[in-house]
Amino acid sequence: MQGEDLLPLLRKLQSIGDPTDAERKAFVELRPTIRVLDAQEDIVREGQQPSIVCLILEGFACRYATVPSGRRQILSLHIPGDIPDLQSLFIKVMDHNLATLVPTKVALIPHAAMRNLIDRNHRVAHLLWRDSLVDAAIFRKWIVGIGRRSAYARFAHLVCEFAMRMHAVGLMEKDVCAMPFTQADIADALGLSSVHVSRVLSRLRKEGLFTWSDGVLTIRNWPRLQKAAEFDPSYLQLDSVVGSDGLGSR
Amino acid sequence: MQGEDLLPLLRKLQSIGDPTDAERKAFVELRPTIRVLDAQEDIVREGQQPSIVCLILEGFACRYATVPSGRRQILSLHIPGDIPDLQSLFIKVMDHNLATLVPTKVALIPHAAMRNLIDRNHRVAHLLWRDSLVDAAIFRKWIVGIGRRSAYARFAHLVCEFAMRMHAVGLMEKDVCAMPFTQADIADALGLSSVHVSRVLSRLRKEGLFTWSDGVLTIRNWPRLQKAAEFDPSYLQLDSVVGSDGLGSR
DNA sequence: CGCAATATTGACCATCATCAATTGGCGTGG
DNA sequence: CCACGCCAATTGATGATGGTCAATATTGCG
Repeated sequence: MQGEDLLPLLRKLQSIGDPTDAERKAFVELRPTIRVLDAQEDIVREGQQPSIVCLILEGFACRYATVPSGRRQILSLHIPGDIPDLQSLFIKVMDHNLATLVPTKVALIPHAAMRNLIDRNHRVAHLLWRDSLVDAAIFRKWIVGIGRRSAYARFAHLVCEFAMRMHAVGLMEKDVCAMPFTQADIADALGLSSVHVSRVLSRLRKEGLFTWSDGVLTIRNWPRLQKAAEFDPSYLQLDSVVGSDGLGSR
Repeated sequence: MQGEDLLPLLRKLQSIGDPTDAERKAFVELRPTIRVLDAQEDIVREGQQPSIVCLILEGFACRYATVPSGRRQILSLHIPGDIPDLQSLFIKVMDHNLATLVPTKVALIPHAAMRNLIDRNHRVAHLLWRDSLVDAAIFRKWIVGIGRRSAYARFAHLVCEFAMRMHAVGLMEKDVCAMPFTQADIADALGLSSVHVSRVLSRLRKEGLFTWSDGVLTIRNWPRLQKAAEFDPSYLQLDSVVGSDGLGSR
């Protein structure tokens, strides 16, 4: 694993807690297997009992489930620095799927190595526990959005959340970042149809809140977008990374 | 705290992991403050920074959030044995509210005592971490339900989940348990209007899947209910408690 | 007995889903 | 180089699910 691969993870750890150099080093020394996966590739499937966890280095993944009618619900979007299946350390059987959305570079870390790390170092354990609690906080916001917000606000909220998280791991330049998903992906994340996503998107575009084409997201009017989304970023627990420059300061 | 107060918690610990007697005892010895709260009383509010966690001994609580339009979304229902705000140990500012639904007896445990317990005893820490991961698994199922299931299946799913959890902590007798909520509560949990809940309920009743009146839930036809709900209980991680008698065996 | 909260029912309407046709971009192979 | 096919996105037409409003039980409770 190259040093630069870990930048997002290290930035994320920084945002979660305040790791010491030794703790940072412990992650670097996990010496995982590096893999580059295709787009739309399942990493772990519902019902499986993985013996590794997956750290995203480059690219994007999602967790999703399908219902008997065949419809898909995306549960979360994952960006570099995330460990989307950390829960598999304590919950043996997967209750959902993890898949790439685009070609993605991952680090595969054996459960044994993670357990070792956790058992040795309480602070790291608490850092990871805290990470899984932020993960749960994001789930809660999605429930609120899908349950009680209009398609319009829901979409805007997803964009705000995504942009903030990308910013936190250093993957946002000014108001621009990668967001290489299809409208069908977004639809499955928001509990909508792809047709409706297209319509709502055209409205958001018309109103100049953001643009999104060719997989590139550009925030055009952060204050108005945030307002449309009813977005309050505090649940992401990113205080330590949102400094005087980025999105948070507007 | 009387011995019998802790029965649901102990049963729940049993379901989460496999605590030793010493670990059980550690919980009993936390010596928390006992309080009996009214119905509809907020225990912690969004934005607050609690210094205690709340263990439910008797009664029911929920976590909820409201959106600017005034609509409420219930994020989770909590039954005896649950510690709904365990996350406040690691995430200082509440991103949602915790409230009772009926008169409820709680044990309030200082963060310091919990931290102490966690730091002393890794296995207990892992038990609680695991509990928070099951909590997240429940959130995921709710996202799938609200996003991709019909009102009918969603309601049925909630009933299945509730019944299984009540069963796991010993609060179900045969096919009967308390479920003292209003239809408006259920509506806010399912992301529906209370009017629609009333309609869907009458259909479920007509079809003989379950009855629910005067706060008492009676499962009438578990196999058909489970099918209508598209319910697979594995995500609740209750294997160890669902023996040859209860719901799981039908 | 009467009030308040909850539940039910009907009428109407909005949001969003579904179906279908069309467009545009892009890679591939003739 | 262009034709073809594929996929994503767009747009229109229609319809279903579920929301809102309002009137009417029903229940519990002081």
